[in-house]
Amino acid sequence: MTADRPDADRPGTGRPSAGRPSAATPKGEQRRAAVLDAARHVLVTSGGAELTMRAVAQAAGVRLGNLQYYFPSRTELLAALLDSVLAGALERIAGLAPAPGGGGADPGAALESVLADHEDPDLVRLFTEVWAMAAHDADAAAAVTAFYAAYADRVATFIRAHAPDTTPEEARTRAEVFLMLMEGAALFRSGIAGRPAAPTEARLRRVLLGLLEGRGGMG
Amino acid sequence: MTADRPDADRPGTGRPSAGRPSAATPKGEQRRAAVLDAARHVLVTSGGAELTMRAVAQAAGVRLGNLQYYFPSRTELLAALLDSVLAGALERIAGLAPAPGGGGADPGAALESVLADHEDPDLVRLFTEVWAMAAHDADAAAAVTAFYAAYADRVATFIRAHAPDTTPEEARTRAEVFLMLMEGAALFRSGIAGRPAAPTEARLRRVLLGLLEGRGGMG
DNA sequence: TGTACATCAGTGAACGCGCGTTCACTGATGTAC
DNA sequence: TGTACATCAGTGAACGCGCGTTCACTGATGTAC
Repeated sequence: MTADRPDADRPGTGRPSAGRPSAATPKGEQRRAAVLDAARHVLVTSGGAELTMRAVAQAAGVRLGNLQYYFPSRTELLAALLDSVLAGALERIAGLAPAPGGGGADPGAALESVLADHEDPDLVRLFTEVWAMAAHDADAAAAVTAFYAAYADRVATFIRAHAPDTTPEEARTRAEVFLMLMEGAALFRSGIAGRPAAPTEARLRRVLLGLLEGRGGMG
Repeated sequence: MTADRPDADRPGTGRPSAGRPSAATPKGEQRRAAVLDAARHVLVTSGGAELTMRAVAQAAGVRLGNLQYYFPSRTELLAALLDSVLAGALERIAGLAPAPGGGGADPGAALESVLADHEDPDLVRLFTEVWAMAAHDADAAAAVTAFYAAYADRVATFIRAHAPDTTPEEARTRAEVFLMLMEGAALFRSGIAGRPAAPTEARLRRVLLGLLEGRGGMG
């Protein structure tokens, strides 16, 4: 611990929610984000076991010592990476947000947008790592739980925007089952655990749409 | 490589499906299974990063050198562990098998049995690791894909046993969506990614039963 | 505009440690005659 | 039943390597006066 880098001033030291620190400098902020991007890339292509400080430094084009200026320990890097992944995923489901005009967007179109996202193998690979992290680390589990709660909120809000007479409780339970099916489907549609045929894709859409719109219709 | 242990005779060398090797001896066979149990325990409680040869040896009450008699490399241990986990999981869904008398068992009861299994946090933790392995390793992905194909087969068979006029294609697609929802639900019901409230549990059952029985009824 | 100084960003070497793996060896168990 | 021998199971020490982390240091950038 040198006098130049007191703990309290280091970027990224504010652990909980690992959000941007005090942002020392635009350049530093940018580098920090670039390092997290590189870490995500390593995680997706090589897996958690090979997510080493050295591998991340090399992928980011940064020296090991410099990497540790931004993330003093591997634990902190992982926590920040998790937060950044979850924040990115939340942004990505913006297609589910109610339209600015107040009315709900077309459920079919919204569903297609979210489904398209969930079949990206890189993203699903990332999430298998996130789930594994959550399964063994309480902090990670809390972050993941918060993420899915926010996700469910958006879906529930979408449901009620489209059908205003739906009770909040009903919307919430439909949203949660929708999420379960979404996450399970991602595992298969990404090719990681098989690859569903076209009829299965069609039925999946019917069930998901049924959950969004409150119709029956398992067909 | 000593003359005493030629590759071809080593237990566990027959990689694909890593099923029992030639079974040198009952005792050896038993030890091998005990080692895999210990490895599973380490994986569940500590995660993949801490699944080291030394940790497994200690958990199994075996010396490092002896562990390597059974599993010469960590890679082989992991492959055998994966196979053993998947084989165990297939046995566990036996409740979905058609009753010996020919007729299908009660879908509600079968569903409850499978659901009870899928909320065991240890089992789900195990599967998050399995998914992560499949996401980064082609051999593992093949094993996992085969596992889910067999799982879907059983569900489809169950569906047709209960409703014989269902076409094979329809049973298959219903089974696959059933699986997707099951696996996604496991993530939440085990407490790893949140914890669904009672109304969500009820709706989940309705949707799953609907898929098994071919009713509509998202309620 | 110039100077002084604090902070930010980056460098490079070294550390101790746990890892997977190799290896020569010993003891236990089974089998053939 | 006894002996010889091959195979199975288990031991213990050592190896080289990559890991996270520590640390003293240098250069770049911003800020106060």
